[in-house]
Amino acid sequence: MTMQPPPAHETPADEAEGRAIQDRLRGLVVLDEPGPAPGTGLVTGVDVAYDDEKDVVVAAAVVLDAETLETVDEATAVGTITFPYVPGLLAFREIPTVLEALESLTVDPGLVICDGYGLAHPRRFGLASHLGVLTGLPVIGVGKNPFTFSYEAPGPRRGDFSPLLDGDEVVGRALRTQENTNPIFVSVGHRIGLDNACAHTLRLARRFRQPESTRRADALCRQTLREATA
DNA sequence: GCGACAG
DNA sequence: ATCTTGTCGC
Repeated sequence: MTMQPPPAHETPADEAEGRAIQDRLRGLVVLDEPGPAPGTGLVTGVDVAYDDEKDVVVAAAVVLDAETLETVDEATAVGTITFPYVPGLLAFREIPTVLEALESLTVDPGLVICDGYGLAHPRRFGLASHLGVLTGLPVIGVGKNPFTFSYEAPGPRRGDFSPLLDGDEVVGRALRTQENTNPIFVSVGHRIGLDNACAHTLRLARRFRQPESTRRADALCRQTLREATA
């Protein structure tokens, strides 16, 4: 068996090229691995903050022990905005700086959890899938709203879930992480199954709606943006 | 043609 | 995403 080196990131010249790149890379997504067992190893939250006025983008990666949820490493990267926000093309805006942050870590990231979606995407190749293909790491996507997809409200208890649907096709899950709180939306990115992706997400969201990994990465990139922009 | 649209 | 601290309410 031959392992192909991961493709390098390319910034498209326009939206049409961006969609073409996604259609091409989509074939490299691996969906038949169960992924790391929940509660073991390391999990890395990734998030990005912007200052559109100054064209600055900051990415943060925070590594947690999956069992204790203690932070074991963190890194940030400051870059320049190279692509506008276009629904469906979010990855091109975030990935260059996110890759830099991940490469600055001193440990293997393990399972990566990012804002946004993986399979739940108009071309089935959202940020989480894209990041997975470029790094070779298992990645899951966790979003705060259903994007263009539909769902029925999951049951009221923590851990209840319902399918996230594009027509008849299941592209992810609406997962309730806290009672009396809106669900979050989990989809598979690369090298992990949906059951495991939800199990990891639930463990990481013991106390709040969003996974602890995302909350820490969010706080870190925001703080770094304030400092970089001041 | 119009509106909706992850972050 | 971002403007933005404490505050109202379940």
